Amino acid sequence: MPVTQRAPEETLKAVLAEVRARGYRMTPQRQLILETVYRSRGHLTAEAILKAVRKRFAGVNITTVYRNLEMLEEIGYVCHAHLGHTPNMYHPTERREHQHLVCRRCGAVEEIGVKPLIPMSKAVLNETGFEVDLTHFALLGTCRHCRESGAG
Amino acid sequence: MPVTQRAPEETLKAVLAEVRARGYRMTPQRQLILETVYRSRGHLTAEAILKAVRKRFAGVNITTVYRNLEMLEEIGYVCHAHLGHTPNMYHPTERREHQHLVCRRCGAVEEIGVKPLIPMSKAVLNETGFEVDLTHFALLGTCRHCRESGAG
DNA sequence: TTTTTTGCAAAACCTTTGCAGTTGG
DNA sequence: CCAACTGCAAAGGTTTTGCAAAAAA
Repeated sequence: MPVTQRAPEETLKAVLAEVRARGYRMTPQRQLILETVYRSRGHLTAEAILKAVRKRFAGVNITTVYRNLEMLEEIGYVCHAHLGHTPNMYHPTERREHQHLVCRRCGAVEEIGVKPLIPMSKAVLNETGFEVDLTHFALLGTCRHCRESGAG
Repeated sequence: MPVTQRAPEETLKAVLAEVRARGYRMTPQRQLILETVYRSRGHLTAEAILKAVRKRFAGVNITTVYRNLEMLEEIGYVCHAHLGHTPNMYHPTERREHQHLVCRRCGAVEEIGVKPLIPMSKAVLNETGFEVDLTHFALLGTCRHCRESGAG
């Protein structure tokens, strides 16, 4: 039951409803965590989510953030990615697959769709039998800005 | 000054010599750490390196392993990769670039050369200006064995 | 009321740092 | 000899766990 393509607010409402429908209770903490993750365009660390949530509900604890993210991953509404020498980054389960590009020099993260990656994933499948999932890890490199401004 | 293509033992000797030539001292710990990394075909955690080294020199400390790996990375003889929910994996600086394939189900790690990745890195460069470095991160997916034996 | 969820504190895990003592060159 | 290196112990940063109190249904 993958999340279907919807406008952000509609998706959020649907997710809240589905979480409840699965028998989980809807606490203010949980709702705010979900809202934060679903309204953010980018990728957030647990710490960033906590910070955002605390602006609206002061007493929330980092443990609660982790526990909710874990639960939301289990039921498929949230994913995390390993972007390098940083804490894990969390984001809503994507409606379209994408890959992360992380700049080795400035740390900027950009996303690309999987389209340019499909030929290579087919080649890898043919050569090795390994089926690449293009959504979880990052590709390291040098972003345009750093490439054009710096040497080497 | 990248490491050139040589037989493993010859590479090891050359690296030992070059480390010395750069003014670093050659302690038994350092030598054993280098030997362990260079003789292993795969990728090792700091803990695994420690274990291997201790078989031949009991008193070695994990701190020493980390410090030597850090030094060896600085001078370009060792690299590390983020392979997922595991500690960092260390390996000799590769004579040819490669990418890691990590199986989401069984955890097996395989390598592929960069050849099948070149078209995509060109596409990404054209589309976004981002220059992908194909050696540091892993691609997650499902290996042939798990794909053929399991469902979904 | 009953089960889930929370907050706090503490632990776990991997990695780094400070320091005093040891050792390679 | 003396700078580089090591081991130990302790700290750092991120994530997980145990447990009693609080809150949802």
